[in-house]
Amino acid sequence: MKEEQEPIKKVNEPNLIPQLTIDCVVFGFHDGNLKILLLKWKGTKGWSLPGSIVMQDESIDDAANRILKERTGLSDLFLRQFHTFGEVKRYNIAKHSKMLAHLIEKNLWFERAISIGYYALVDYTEVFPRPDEFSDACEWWELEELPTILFDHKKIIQKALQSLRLELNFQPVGYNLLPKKFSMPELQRLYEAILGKKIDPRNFQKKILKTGVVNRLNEVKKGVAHRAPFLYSFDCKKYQQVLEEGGLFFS
Amino acid sequence: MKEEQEPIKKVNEPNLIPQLTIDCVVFGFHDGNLKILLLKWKGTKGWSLPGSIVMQDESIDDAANRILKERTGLSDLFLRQFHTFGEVKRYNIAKHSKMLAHLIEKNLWFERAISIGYYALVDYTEVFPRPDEFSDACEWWELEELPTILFDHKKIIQKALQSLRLELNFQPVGYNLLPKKFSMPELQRLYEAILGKKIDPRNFQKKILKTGVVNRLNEVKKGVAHRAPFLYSFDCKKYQQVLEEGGLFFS
DNA sequence: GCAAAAGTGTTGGGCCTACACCCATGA
DNA sequence: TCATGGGTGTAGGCCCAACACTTTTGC
Repeated sequence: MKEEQEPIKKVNEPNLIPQLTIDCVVFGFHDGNLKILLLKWKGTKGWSLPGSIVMQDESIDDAANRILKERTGLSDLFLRQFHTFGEVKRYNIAKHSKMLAHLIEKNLWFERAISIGYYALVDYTEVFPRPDEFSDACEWWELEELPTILFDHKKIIQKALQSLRLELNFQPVGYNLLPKKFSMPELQRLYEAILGKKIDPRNFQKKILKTGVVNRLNEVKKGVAHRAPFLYSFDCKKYQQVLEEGGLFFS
Repeated sequence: MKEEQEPIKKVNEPNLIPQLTIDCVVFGFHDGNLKILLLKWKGTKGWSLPGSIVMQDESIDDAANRILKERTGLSDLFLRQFHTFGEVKRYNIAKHSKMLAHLIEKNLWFERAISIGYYALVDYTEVFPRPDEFSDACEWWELEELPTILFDHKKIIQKALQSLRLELNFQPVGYNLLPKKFSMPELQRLYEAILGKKIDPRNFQKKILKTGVVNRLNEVKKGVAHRAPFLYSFDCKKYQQVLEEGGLFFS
């Protein structure tokens, strides 16, 4: 038997659900770009999503919250389950267990794991991620310029983005990704980043204002080059209501 | 310790993934009603979704196909994963294991299981379900008139229906739920059943025809009371294309 | 002939798209 | 003063919703 195919013992921790993990795609928005949060495994050049194993005494939603807290320090995030990944071979176990041997003991690897994907939406300006004991960095990366990603996490990221696009019209994406006060161009650039295309600013503004999901404040953004934009805030109740009615549909 | 709370041993079959199950919501359409396929557990009055345990050497998509084949006899269905259910207590295990004690040995019960939900879309006229060894019936039920449902399967059905509604605009629902040849009123009633509301027939026909996803055949439906409707068939390529562009949006 | 379902067109209003210039600000 | 980005209105077309009568057929 080749070394690559050497069988790896199963984890046998009574408090863990065997072979069931959660991986989280944390989306943020800054400078007109969608970003995601990645962890760099200690002593390697490989990055991956914050993820871990589900425990016996927690729901998977609770597990997603706990795991994000443990691995990135972030809590109380807007979290949504989007897909479960259950291929038989999701990545090369021999390669990955060797690369991470100094961090994860051999008996902590599953031969196969099913991973439930969650995405989180956070206000980039209010969140201060920090790496955990397995990582030496926890940083934002632009979607267009991702580093070397381990496991099948690139695929998970793609699927998360695809889900976010579909749910943009039904989830309070703007509310969760933007600061409390934001300008119309910021909101527009968020939609552009998620949809991957340009929108006409006049038409965009009309459409948003017509639904009544935002209120214009008696303030403009300060300390900004060029003309200062007005600030807006979401009318959460109205926003929820419009989303439920499918009345904020972009394609 | 009360008998009801007696701990139940974990399944320890090496070929199974512990605590991971799949449940399938099979949708059909007949007589203007959406229906789903349920199994009646032998010797009980309880019905549930076709489901079972995932095995080590199959992907979860393969598992869903296998499970549907084993439990209902149906194969080659249009299947989509829609949600994973991972509450700690998804149902009363003591009650269910007692009710099904004559069918499922005690050591085959998990203390807790996570279930991945799939929905299937089938052509009611071409499918002949049959119960398996654990069931004495495998029958279609109208969504509005469901019998006593075991486990948390009612919740799973609700979520499946909700997902179907959302994905109606992005999945070839009509193609999979209707016979090859169908009338415009049939297609309309399908949309009405899924969306849960009436649609004006003139506006519906115009909208469908404008997209070009169906072709009118030189045939009318035979053996039908009253005026015979024209038959149509899907232009699959065009249908796919229109769905991808989001051009068949109903709300 | 009557009951039941299928088939079909028009109109008005709202929504969406396309499009260009002036304004405010910091450098 | 210049460069940069913000803010705004209009016109045309398309789409959508509302609406009712005729046709066909089986009984």
